[in-house]
Amino acid sequence: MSKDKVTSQQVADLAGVSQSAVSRVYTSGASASKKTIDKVHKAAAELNYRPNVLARAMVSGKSRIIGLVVAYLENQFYPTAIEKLSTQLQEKGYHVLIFMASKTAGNIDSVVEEILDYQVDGIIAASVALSSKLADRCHSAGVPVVLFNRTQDDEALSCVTSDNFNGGVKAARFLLAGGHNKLGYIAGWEGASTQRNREFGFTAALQQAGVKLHAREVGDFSMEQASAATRRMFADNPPDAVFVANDHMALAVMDTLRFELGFNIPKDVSLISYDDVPAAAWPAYNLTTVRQRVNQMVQETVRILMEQIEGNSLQSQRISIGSPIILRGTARIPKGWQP
Amino acid sequence: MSKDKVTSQQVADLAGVSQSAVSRVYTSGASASKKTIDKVHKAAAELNYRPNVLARAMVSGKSRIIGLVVAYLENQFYPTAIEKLSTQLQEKGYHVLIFMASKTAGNIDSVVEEILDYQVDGIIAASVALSSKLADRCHSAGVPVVLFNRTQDDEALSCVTSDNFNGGVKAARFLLAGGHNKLGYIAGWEGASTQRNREFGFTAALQQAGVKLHAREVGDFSMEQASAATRRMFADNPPDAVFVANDHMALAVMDTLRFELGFNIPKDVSLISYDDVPAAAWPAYNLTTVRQRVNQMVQETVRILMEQIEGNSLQSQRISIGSPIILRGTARIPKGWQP
DNA sequence: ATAATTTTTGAATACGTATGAAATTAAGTT
DNA sequence: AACTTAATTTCATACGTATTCAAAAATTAT
Repeated sequence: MSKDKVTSQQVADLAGVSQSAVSRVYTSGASASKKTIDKVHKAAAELNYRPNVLARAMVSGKSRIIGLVVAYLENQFYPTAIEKLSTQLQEKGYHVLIFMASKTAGNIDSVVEEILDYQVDGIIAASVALSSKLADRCHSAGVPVVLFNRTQDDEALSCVTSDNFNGGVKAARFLLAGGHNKLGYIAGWEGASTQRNREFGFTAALQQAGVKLHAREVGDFSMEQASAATRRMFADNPPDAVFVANDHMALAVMDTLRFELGFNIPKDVSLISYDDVPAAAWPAYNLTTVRQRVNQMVQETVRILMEQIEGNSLQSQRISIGSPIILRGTARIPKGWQP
Repeated sequence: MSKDKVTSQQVADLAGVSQSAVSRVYTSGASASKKTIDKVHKAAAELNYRPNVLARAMVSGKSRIIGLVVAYLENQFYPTAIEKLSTQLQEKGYHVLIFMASKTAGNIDSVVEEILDYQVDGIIAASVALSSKLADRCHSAGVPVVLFNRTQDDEALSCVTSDNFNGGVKAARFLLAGGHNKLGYIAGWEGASTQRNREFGFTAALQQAGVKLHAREVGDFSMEQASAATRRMFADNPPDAVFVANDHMALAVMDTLRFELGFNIPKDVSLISYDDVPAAAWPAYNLTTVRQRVNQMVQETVRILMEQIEGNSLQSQRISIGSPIILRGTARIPKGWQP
């Protein structure tokens, strides 16, 4: 435990210049002569010097840290997103400080407070909602917030989602065009805007077609609950097609239908869901689903954050990204279907 | 963009005490009278004051940040581990700064340098190797490093793994006891210690039993490569049982065998792999596998870090955790099998 | 060659907190 | 009441860097 801690002062001494000269060499947009730059680089290399990000953050007010709140990583959608978010932010010189939030809402507030303690330059809230008190707090602290895969009424908060309403509409039209008429819906956690909007879209399209929803159960975005929901839904007068609010649940629904209840998919029942996580493409599932374009969602999220951080404007933006149906094997494909 | 930035000085002014008094109230193990504590708390609440972690880190030398390097999150094992790591560290007042490392080795060095720039209190390297230069650097900076799910010759580095060698042994004995005699092995990335030790254990047990390895292919811990490896292995004179170096690949192996090559598992071929990721338990796979006890691995990792950070000793520890076989449906179960 | 201008440099200061030493207050003893 | 001891508080300083301002050096213009 030797605690090196090479400082700019030590480099300055060795290079025979002032501490501020060293600082200038490592600060973009500062002036320094070629000669001092060389001297400093040489001394720095010799001492293994690297600027202390925290000290830099203190004086500049910019930590280059982005706080990321996320509730659970079991659903493959989130690890995928985190990987991409982290990579893209890294390319821009930022890093991600992770905060796991339990489902309980009260917890989230304290988590966000902790995030602010770290003087983060921005916050990404993935699949969690912020209390308006906390949103205000972030706003008054000048810390931009982007909701990822969630929306909220608060107009001050930016958010990036797929077009969940239209995705729901597409799912409904697709199943209807396939000749199904006993349509079921397995809902996610009803507090989630994504869940609500997918359902709104789905039911709106049914209504427009004059078809009544045949069955509805709640799966709460969990595999266990989704299995239970499936058992209830298929116990009696089962639907001939089901829209499941996300892939994560749909995997459990499929397993329950096939291995527990003995249904054949898609012969007995068609299935479509939402997200297009990697597992949806695995042959064992081969799940027909509405894709969330993660890459684009991440890109927009990072763009908004950068604009707000570097542009110093907290003007909120609400982005909704189109979500195409990915045709696979769990739902009957309507004749001559053109997406 | 109003930039609040409430400081301890402002709280002190409002409460009618000195800045150091405020600091003492928020520093555990410091003395303050009940009266001042109350005054400070009241003023702090009024101003929404919270201590600046970065400033605190500057002077105390402790950032309460743990750097986590991870290469890919596609393999479910890692998100699971990250979630648990993050949660446990959070409970101890630490937070995780994530660094995604590309597969290229050179990249990892620069990533670790970046981590050190943030004055982290410790580093967890999940599934990546450190150059000895960087390991030295961390050591001389007094920053403890724990390798998670990897080992390395460098005795100065702590590491936490499952007992991969014995896991490989168990897998071999299990398949042999099942009456198989044409055993195949699908390897992971050959640079990984986990891969090597699992294979060593497997082949050692075969040798002991006087059985020759029937086939071997490399899947590099990737699903695509594992599928390709499967095709090669089963093109001609296929094995009757296969040990796959991890679950992530095994899922692809199963899909390829079943849906592309038309094999029945476990009738035509038995399969066992390693990790016990959530997907292994999904009915569609129901994969027989050697479990890595993630909870214990995480617990040990956190324990080692805390001991080294708080105890100020960089004495390295090498932990290996027993890994039991989880009996499921992809491998013939030997009669009267007792693990 | 001198003046005017630009570029580079160093000294000093600020960021927000923790902490050792000194000063003050409170409590306990005789 | 006078003195000793303990507890609390404040002052001053340090952490490692960026940045302003004025001074110095280098460059260009006249």
